[in-house]
Amino acid sequence: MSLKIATWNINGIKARIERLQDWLKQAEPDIVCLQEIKSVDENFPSSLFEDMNYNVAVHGQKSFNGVAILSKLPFDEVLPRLPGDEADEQARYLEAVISVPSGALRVASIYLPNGNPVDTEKYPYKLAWMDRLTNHARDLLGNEEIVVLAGDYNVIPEPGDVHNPEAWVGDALFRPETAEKFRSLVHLGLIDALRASSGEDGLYTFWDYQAGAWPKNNGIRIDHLLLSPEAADKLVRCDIDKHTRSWERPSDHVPIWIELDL
DNA sequence: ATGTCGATACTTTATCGA
Repeated sequence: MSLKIATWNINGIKARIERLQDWLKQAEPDIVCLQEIKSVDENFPSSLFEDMNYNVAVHGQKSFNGVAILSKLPFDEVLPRLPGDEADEQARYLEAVISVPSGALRVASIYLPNGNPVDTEKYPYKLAWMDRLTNHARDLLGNEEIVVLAGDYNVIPEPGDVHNPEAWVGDALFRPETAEKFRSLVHLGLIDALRASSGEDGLYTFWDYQAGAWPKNNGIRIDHLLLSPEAADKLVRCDIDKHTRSWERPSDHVPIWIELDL
């Protein structure tokens, strides 16, 4: 069984309903992790996606953040919130377990904190959130399952993942401490799906709305699918749906997806 | 040189977050 699993920060479900539906029809993903839905659960248009034969799991929040998962296959389990801080109210993590022929597939939709400006409480919150994610990933890897941690990590892993590195020096997405924590996560034994399929530089998933970033290809790679070894063994392909950035009223992010042979 | 977008509220413009 071949499964296509995608992640896309849509920057507001209300503003992106039509774009998302168009892309679903065109790309036909089996599982989609969405970030920045910027909607409470009750206002998420689940029925539109149910009509397209998706099961829908939502962990929303008013105005900001919010994550969701759409899946053609039913959910065995749905787990909102990243463990490690009961006081954290921000809707940035949703995990689902789905039965596949080779066993259980665990998929997470991640919206890692941006962390800017770095001289505010936002940056330590980001770093602490990354520590929590690393701790949780360590637990998951111990179960030797097929795990896909997909989402907007707000992390530029390497200088080759940014068009103009000088412009990002000091930014929360590119600070050495940020890259170091991302490496600690990956070094638990996760595989960056895009890097497993291409060593090419200049593959981006985000272009800012400002200053003509898209026509200048002034992009960054911050949306990632990190795979457990059991998932990486099944990896067939990883690609970026860059064309969606040139659509009318686009998200500033584009979908990135993998195909797994399960 | 500048350049944007989406959601919200004591709304028709300002503010915040990205």
